[in-house]
Amino acid sequence: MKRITIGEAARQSGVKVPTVRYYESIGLLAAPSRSEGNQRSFEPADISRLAFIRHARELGFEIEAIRTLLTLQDDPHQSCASADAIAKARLIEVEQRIRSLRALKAELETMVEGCGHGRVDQCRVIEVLADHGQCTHPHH
Amino acid sequence: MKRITIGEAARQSGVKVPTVRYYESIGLLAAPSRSEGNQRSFEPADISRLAFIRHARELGFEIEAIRTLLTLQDDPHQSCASADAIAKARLIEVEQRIRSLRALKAELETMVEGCGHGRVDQCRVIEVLADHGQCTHPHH
DNA sequence: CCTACATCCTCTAGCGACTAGAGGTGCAAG
DNA sequence: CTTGCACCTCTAGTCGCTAGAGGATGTAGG
Repeated sequence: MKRITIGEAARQSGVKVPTVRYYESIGLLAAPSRSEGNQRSFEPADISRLAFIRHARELGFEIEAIRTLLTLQDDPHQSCASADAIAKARLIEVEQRIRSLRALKAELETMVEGCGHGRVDQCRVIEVLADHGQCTHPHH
Repeated sequence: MKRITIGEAARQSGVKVPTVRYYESIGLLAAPSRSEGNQRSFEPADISRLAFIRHARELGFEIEAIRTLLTLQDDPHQSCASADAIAKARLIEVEQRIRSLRALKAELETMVEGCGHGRVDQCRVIEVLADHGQCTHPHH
């Protein structure tokens, strides 16, 4: 068996090298065995775990949520109610964030459209920012 | 003229007291005059500036962008091209973020729907996280 | 005038999730 | 054997605040 270096693990999982070490340091990834020269030797399972973490991070899950998801994955006989709850909570967060961003987008569009590309004292961008009352959308 | 305390400024602008001090410390807000007992005395213009900052932060502008917007506001004879560019850049960011979040939402929905509420080894939430190839939407 | 209490002051440290850099060691190819 | 990249640890920095310690000030009531 060839040893998997941290660089290789990073490449295969899509997690950066310092981030792999960081995940190890916070206990998200078990400390791998070391070579004679003290270099980390990963196993295929570590790469899957890193990929799992990376994917969850891309989906916006927080580290602590991922920690829970990983303990669930480690024990597949458990009920998946927690996993379900975490995913649902995240879904609600995402939905709210989308709503808020849409309102925001509308406001930015108004600002940009209203800009006459002249001087600042006629600029709607600055004006709207200065006076919240001009917001058409009561998002925030 | 009654002096405006930091608490009053915070209440009127909607920026928290420590945050007002923080903005002063990073030079976003000019240091106000002080009372005999070394307490800050704000002026109405400071409150407008704080409200401006707050609104811009709510719209997701970064501090450095706000710094630029504020210098533009301070000199209303300048061209508003920079303000326009900043707002446009932010708009594009927001649009991308919305697209990405929508893909994410779809994926989370698939996960949650697929969860049979049984044991982890049949749970789609865990499964999808572990295998990125199962993503229906190539968002990330 | 005194006391109680809210508010103010400065300063440092912490949050999350990394990222950057210094200063040094291991390892594989030529 | 040397070159040069990849690895090691450790500390500090990023962003935009937020929390807390420990002390000073200001104000209202008795």
